Amino acid sequence: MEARYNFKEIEPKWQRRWEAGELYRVTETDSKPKYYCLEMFPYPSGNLHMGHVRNYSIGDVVARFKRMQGYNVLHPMGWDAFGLPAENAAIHRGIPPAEWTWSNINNMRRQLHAMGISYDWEREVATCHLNYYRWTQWLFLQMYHHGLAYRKKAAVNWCPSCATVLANEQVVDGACERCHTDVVPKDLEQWFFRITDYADRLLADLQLLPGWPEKVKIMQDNWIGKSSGAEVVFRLEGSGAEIPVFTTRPDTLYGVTYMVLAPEHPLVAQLAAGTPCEEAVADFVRAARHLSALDRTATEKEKEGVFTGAYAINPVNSERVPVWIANYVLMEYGTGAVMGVPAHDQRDLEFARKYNLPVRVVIQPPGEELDGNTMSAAYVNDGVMVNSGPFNGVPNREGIARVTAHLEVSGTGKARVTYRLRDWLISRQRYWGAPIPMIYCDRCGIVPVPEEDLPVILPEGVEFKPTGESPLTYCPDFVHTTCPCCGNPARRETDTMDTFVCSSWYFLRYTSPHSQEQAFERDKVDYWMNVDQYIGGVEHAILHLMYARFFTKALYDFGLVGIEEPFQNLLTQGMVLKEGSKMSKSKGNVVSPEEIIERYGADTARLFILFAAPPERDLEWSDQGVEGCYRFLNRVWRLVAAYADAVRRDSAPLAVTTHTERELWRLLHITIKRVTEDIEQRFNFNTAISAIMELVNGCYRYQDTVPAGEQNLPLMGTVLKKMVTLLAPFAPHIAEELWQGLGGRESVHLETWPGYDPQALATPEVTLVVQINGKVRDRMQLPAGLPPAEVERLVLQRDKVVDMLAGQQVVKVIVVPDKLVNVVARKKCI
RNA sequence: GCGAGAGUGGCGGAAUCGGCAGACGCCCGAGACUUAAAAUCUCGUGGACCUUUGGUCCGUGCGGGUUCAAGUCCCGCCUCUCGCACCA
Repeated sequence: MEARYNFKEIEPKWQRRWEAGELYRVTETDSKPKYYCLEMFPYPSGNLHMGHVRNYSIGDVVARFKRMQGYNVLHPMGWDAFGLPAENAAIHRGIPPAEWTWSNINNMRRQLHAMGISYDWEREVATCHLNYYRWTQWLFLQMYHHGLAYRKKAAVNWCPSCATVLANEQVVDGACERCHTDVVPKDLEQWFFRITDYADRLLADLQLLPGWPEKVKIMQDNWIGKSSGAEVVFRLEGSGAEIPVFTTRPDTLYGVTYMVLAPEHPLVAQLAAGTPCEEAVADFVRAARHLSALDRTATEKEKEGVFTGAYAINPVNSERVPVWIANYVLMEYGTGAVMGVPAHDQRDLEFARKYNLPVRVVIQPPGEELDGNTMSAAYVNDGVMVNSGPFNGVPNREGIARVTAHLEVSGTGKARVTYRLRDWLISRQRYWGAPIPMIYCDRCGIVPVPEEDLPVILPEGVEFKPTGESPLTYCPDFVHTTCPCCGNPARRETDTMDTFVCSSWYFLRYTSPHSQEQAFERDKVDYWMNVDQYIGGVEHAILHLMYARFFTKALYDFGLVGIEEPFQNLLTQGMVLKEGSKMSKSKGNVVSPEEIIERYGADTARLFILFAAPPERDLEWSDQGVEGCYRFLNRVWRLVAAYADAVRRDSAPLAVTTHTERELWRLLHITIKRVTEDIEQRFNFNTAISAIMELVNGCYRYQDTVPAGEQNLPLMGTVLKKMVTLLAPFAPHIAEELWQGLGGRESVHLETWPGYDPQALATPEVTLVVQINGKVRDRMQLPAGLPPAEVERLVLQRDKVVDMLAGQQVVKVIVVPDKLVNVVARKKCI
C-alpha cells in the first residue's frame, strides 16, 4: 500500500469500478428482504449545494448499511426537472429550457458520481422526459376519470412576478413561496385536484405513520385543519334567502346578536341594494378587495365592518339580527358567513364593542355571574346554558349535540365538519411543465385527450412572452387540434401542471423506470413499496409530502397500487448553516461542495457532514471541522498502511491472550455494537463515527504500547478489517482501498456487516464508583459480577471509605451492579 | 395568541432506561521529531479555591420540588428556532 492517502486517485478509480461492476444495480428477488431507501430528488439547479450533500450522504449511509446487512436495497436517483428557473433562464439568457435543464442534470449527475453515492443509475428518471411526463399526463386522466380533477372558476392566488397561479400550499404569509412577491387574488378558471375528498383519510392515516417525526404530522394535521360543528341556516328577512353559517359552537346559538358576511360573499351586493347603506357597503367591499392577502389576514388588524341594512332571522328563536360585512370573515373558510356571538367569542366581542352591538351571555360559568354589558373578555370555556329557551340549564358540552339535533329536526341546520384544506390548484400559466392533456371543443365541451394519444408533447422553439398566459397559448401548432369526439377543430389546454404533480408519484416510477406500457408495473410496485426510509428537508412537510400521500391514496382507490401510504419512515434533515444562518448567495456564506471535494475528497466531505451534528438538527459548517475529518482519514490510512503488508501475508490463527490484547478485542466489539445501534436505531451517525475514531485511537494505543515484535498480527488484522467495514458506509472510497490493502478480494461494500460477540463485551474487572451521600469519593477495581452484598461489604471495609465515614452512621447503601455504590450516612446522634 | 422543538466548556456536540457531566472532534497551550517549518506523535485543556503529591467547592437557561442519586422526572418561569395564526 502507498504510504500516503491519495484521495484524488482512489476516489475516481473506485467510482469507475463500482459503475463498471454494476455494484449497486438491483432487481427483484425473493432471496433477500427488500429495502427501499429514498432521498428527495433534487431540482436540477445546476450545482449540488451542501443541503444536497447532507441529504444524499445520510441516504447513502442507510443504503450501504442495509445492503451490508443483507437487504436487497433499492436506492435510486432522478430529477424533479420541470419548473420555473429553466423558463426564466430562457427568458433572460435565451437558452431553451430543455437545453438548460439537461445540461444542469449532466453537471449534477457528475457531481453526484463524484460523491460516490451508491445509486442504481440504471433507474434514473427525469420528470421533464417524455417517457416520464406522458405518465404524469396519464395519471391526470385517471384523476379526471375518477372525478378527482375538475375545472372551476375561483379566486386564486396569482404571483405577478412568476406570472402564474399558485396552490394554497405555495403561499407563505401571503407571498409566493418561491420569490416572496405578494400574491394577489385573481378570478380564473383553473384545474384542481379534489384533495379535500381525502382530507379525512389524510388526517386519520397519520396514525399509520409512527416512523414519521411528530412535528411533520402535527404540521399536516394543522394544515388539514379539521373542525367539527354545525351548519346553521339563517334566513333573510323579506326575501327569505338562505345564509348558512358554520359554527363550532351551536350551544351559543341563542347568543347571536348579529351576523357577518365576508366582503366577497355572493349575497353582499343584493343585500344592500336599495338601502341607505348601499354606497358604504360598496366602498367597504372595494377597499377589502384591494388589500393584499397578507394585510387581509394580519391578526393585529383591527376588525372593521359595515352594516348592510338587511336583517336575518335566527332559526332557533326567530330573533331578528342585523347582517354586517366585516374584514375578519374569510370567504374561503366555512360558508363565508359567521354568526356573531360576542359574549363567547373574542373576535365577535371586539367587533360588537366597536359597533355597539348587544352582548348576550348564554353560557354561564360555574360560580360566577357574567354581565354582557361589562365583560371585557369573551367567555369561551364550559358552563351551563342560559337565555337559551328550552336548553336552559343544559351543560354546554351536552348542548352542542342537543342544539344540533334540534336544528336537524327543524330542518334549519345539520352537523357539519369543515376543513382548512383547499382543493389543490394544479394549473400553471407557464411553459416548462407537463401539459394538461385536455381539449376544448365548441361542440363537445371539455374532452380528455384519449390515452392512446398521449403524450401531449411539449413543443420546442416556443416564444416566451411574459403575458400572464402560458406561452403555449401563442403556439398555434400546439393549440390547434381536433376534437377526439367529433373530429372538429378544437383547442388544447395550454396550462401546464404544477411540478408537485410530477413529484407526487416518482417513487413509484423508480420501481419500473423503463416501462413503455405503464406508469409503473404493479408487481414491481408490490415488491418494492413502501419506501422504507425517506429522507429530505422539512420544508416539504406539507407540500410534497401531503401531495404524495394524496396521490398514493387516490391510486390505491383506482386499484393501481396496493398501499395507502407511500413513506413508511421519514427522516427530516436539518439545514446546513454557516455563521449561524442558512447558506445563501445573497448572504455570501455559501460553501461549494465541489471545492470541498476537490480539496479534501468526497469521503472527507461526507464524513464531516455526518459527524458534525445528528441528521435532524441544523448543522454549522466548520472549515476546521472538515480539516479534522481529513486528518482522521489520514490517520486511518497510516494505521492500515503500517500493517497492510504484514496482515496480507499473515496466516496465523487468531488468538487473544494478553490483557492488552483482550482490551483491544473488547474495544472492537464495543465499537461494532455502538456503530450498529447508532445507525440502525437512532440515525446518530455523529456518534457512530466518534465510536470508530475511538477504535482507531485504541489501535494506535496498542501500537504504541506493545513493542513491534510482540504485536499480535492476526488480532490487528482482524480489528483493522472490521474497522474498515464499519467505516465503509460513511467513507466508501477509502474503505474500499484499505480493504483491498488488507487483502480483501471482493468489494468491501459486498461484505456482511460485522456482528459483535456479547461475550467479548464482558470484562473481568470493573471500575466501581464509590459515592458518599451522592458525591463521588473513590473508585475501586473489582471483579465483575460480584453480588451486591459482597460489593457493599468490600466498599465499607475500604480504608478511605472508613476514614470518610468517621463519626457518621451508615443509613443505607445503594448498589448499582458493576457501576456504582452510594453510601448514605449521617452524623451519629450521641 | 396556539402548537412543536431546543437551551450543556472557547466552539460543534456526547451522556441511549434516573447512576462518574463534558465522549469524539475543533480551537488553544506545552513537549517530542526537525537546521527550520509543515506534517506527525505525546501530554494538557469547564470554573473557582487550597499547603503540595493531591484535595475541596461550584457547574447542564432561571426558580422550586421528587429521589440515596436529576442534564435526564414533576411544577413554575425566561430565551431562541420552527410551524400555524381573525379558521367562526
